[in-house]
Amino acid sequence: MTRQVFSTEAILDAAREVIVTRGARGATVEAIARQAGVPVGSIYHRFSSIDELLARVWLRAVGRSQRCSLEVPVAAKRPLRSAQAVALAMYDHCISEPLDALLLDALSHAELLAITDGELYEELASVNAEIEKMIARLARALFGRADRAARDLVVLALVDLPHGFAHRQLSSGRATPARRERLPAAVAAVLEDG
Amino acid sequence: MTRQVFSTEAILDAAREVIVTRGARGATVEAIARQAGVPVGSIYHRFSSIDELLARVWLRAVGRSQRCSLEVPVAAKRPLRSAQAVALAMYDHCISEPLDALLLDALSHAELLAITDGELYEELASVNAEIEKMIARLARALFGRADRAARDLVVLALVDLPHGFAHRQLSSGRATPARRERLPAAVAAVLEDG
DNA sequence: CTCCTTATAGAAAATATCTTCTAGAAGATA
DNA sequence: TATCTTCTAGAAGATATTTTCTATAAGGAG
Repeated sequence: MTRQVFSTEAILDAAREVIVTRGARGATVEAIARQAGVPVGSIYHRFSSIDELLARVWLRAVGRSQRCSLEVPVAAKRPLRSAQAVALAMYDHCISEPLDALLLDALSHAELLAITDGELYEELASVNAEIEKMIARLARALFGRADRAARDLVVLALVDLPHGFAHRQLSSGRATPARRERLPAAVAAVLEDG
Repeated sequence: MTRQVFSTEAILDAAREVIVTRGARGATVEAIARQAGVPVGSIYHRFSSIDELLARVWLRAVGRSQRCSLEVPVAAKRPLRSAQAVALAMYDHCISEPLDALLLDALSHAELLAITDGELYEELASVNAEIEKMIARLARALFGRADRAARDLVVLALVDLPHGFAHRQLSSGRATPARRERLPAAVAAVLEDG
């Protein structure tokens, strides 16, 4: 076999770049191939369809994002502190991987589920399984319960808030320290006296 | 002339529905025509291209969203209270017009600017002019200055936060009162002691 | 009534996009 | 070396999508 001259990662990077700059509608295999400097045939050698390619680049971004949250130690004794640390880690991840963060905003989970089936559908459907355990654990530590309402507030604080804080800075290209500084207080506002 | 049997609004509604449910990639004129129960010819009678249609439906959503903010009275004496009121109005607007809110997440301003030109481009480019005045006024009242950093925090509190609070509830379909209750505190966390 | 304008209606043409296919190159294996 | 497999390469074919075009209908103006 000839060694791969184009890595799969490079193709995913190119797809991400195209999606982020031209939007989901502009993400054609030709545009992606040109961005990557790869012939179209080589893309189909790695991915069975454009839909699979889109799902794969999304899954890669979600996986990294979740891993960064799961790496933060969560102490049940100080749940608010832990939640703030996780939120900051998530925010920092968005800033350090802006293309991943923007990608997650450009393609929706529901949309991908709709164009996907088989094994890949399962993979997309179960993507949140692991992180939801941590969410439930924190909900119990913070509120003494892990029902839907409690878990929803934790998701708001740990996922929605950091992404909301980061997103505009990513699109505009400039990040200021002020937003980051205020994130812990916002997390507390969401989670305190529940 | 025969009276219009299909309103332009109905076509925009159909486009919005398709974009929100199938994503930007699924928004073909045929899909929109079928959703609206309109022949494709009639769509081209109102819009010069699919790109213009997408821009129009986005502009309609942004216009409504901004109008709801601008309707809230802003008292320079109590800037934090005013900011909280505006944020709540924005949040409530997202909940009451979920399809508009989801649409704004599905199509990005930058993406539309890229596929648009002429008069429509100008319209897209200048869409924030009016609301930015209110942002600057609030920044001055809150922080005593209206430089980029100060205005950015106001945008975070008034736009990004309410959308972040609302978004997940819109995709999942269920809204709980808990998120709304915590929004004012989160706004305060972002804007206090600046 | 007759003409004129505006709109519906959907078929047809023009593009764009996705996917498959064939040819060949390059290392691995025997 | 001969053969096998994996990959590059891009042209060709199959679909999908956008856009144009022609025919028709329906009301208003003269």
